[in-house]
Amino acid sequence: MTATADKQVTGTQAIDRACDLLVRVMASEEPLTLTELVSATGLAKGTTSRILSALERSGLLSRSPFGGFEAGPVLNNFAIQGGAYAALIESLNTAMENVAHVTHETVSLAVPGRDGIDSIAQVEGSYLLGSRNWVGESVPSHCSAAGKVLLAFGSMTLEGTLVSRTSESITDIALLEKQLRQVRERGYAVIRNELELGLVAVAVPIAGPNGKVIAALSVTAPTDRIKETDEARIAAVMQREVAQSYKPEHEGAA
Amino acid sequence: MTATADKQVTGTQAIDRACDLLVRVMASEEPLTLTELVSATGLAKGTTSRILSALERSGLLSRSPFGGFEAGPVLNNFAIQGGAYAALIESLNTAMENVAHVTHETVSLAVPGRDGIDSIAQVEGSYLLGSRNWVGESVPSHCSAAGKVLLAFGSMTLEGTLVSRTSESITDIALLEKQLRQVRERGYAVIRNELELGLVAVAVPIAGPNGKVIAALSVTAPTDRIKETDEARIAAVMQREVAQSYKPEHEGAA
DNA sequence: AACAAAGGTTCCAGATTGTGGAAAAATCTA
DNA sequence: TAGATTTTTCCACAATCTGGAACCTTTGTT
Repeated sequence: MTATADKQVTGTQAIDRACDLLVRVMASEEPLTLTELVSATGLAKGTTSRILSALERSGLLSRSPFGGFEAGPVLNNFAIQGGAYAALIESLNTAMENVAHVTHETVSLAVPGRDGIDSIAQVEGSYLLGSRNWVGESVPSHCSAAGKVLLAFGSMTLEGTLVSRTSESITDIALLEKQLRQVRERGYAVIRNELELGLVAVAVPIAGPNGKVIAALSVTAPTDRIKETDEARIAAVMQREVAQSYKPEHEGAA
Repeated sequence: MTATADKQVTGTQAIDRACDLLVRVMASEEPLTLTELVSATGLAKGTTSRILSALERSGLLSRSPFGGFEAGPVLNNFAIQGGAYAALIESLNTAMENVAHVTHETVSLAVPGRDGIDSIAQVEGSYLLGSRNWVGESVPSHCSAAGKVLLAFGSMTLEGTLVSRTSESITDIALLEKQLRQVRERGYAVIRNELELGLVAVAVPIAGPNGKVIAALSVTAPTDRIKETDEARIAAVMQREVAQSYKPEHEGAA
């Protein structure tokens, strides 16, 4: 029916459409009107209206006073409570602060996401030159340190092809596999210039209450400040702080 | 088909079911398994499985490694970015801190919710005796100060009947209307023992960029600390701080 | 190791349910 | 007030979803 990538999935047309609408509204900064959604999705006006009403009835969406659909109370309530990652972020807060204090570098926490890894928390370092806040953004897993950790420990699988972000990005699956093996041996992963020129990151795994790796903690810095000989030390700092102040809580993602 | 309150709405059976499942999973602390959801909703196993797969495909849900559905990347990403209220909370942060500093009392921010008002942010006062954190909880609008403000300025409508939380709760619609008129005249609302015995709250409206009232800021305290003669002063403090440090951003709910 | 049990997915015929065009409301503009 | 725009309601049709049963897959037991 639709011309786009339907993987022969059947029996959920209405739900797929509803999800599509819901996701669009969530992703939009501003409320979207019925008409906008109609032209964006290509659905019939009546159909769209009916679906949106259903979503509104359930509290997932609501209408802005100025006519337009936006995230509803159910979603906002979920967001206020911090989502599924709230407990994880909370329990790693001390460790992240400590690592930032010791290394003076920006520390971030990442989890597997839809297309790559998602950064969910960040503590700034003290240097002027440092990474900006990328919480909420996605990065291809194979060119981030946290991504390599999560791939290495089976917490996520590669999303599509090995896109290249810089000339140093790994695009050869065999080479990546070899690195992942090394990550498992060493207990930490590194990227140098693979995501952005001049950017180094070192990441270590974070285990959930069941021992399964559910996230990765990483330190990000300019290449000038973390030499290859520093990598192991940085990783050790993270491992130590995590061991000291992180206690896995039972939470959703675990 | 279902025995419960279906308001004769038709043409959205599948979507309603999907929303129901989604909301249940979001509301649950722990991942819910297919079987649990089947027995909770009474749907057929096959149907439930199909719907959940669709929700998972869209990224709204995901499966916990231990078998069970939990909020997916799309929802968690939305939550990380703070939801629709992030901008509002951010822009009122200074004002709230200042009010807490001046009054020494707990300050909270509330918006219209599904069934009553939802508290979305809170700054603690300095007294030992004070309100606990109720961010994420709902309170009937007619027995909260913030609720009266939002009702008075047409930002929400009464949810159902006037339930009584204490002997002082307003249960007479005419009396409530009269108070709301007064709220519009004075510019602030008060509750005394109407939500909980010994609890006083004073609230003022917060306007969005278009002048429409979108939230309410309130101070909560024990009756012993805020006498009737103090109410106007407290309201004035809030109004002053809001005027000084709040600048409405264009954001979703406005 | 083999078996049993529980949990989850796929399949299919059938009819209930969702669809989309058009017309009726509602809302906004001039 | 009339006109234009946006949104909701309506309805006949058939495409879509349903639910039971069969079929896998994983987990626990003897």
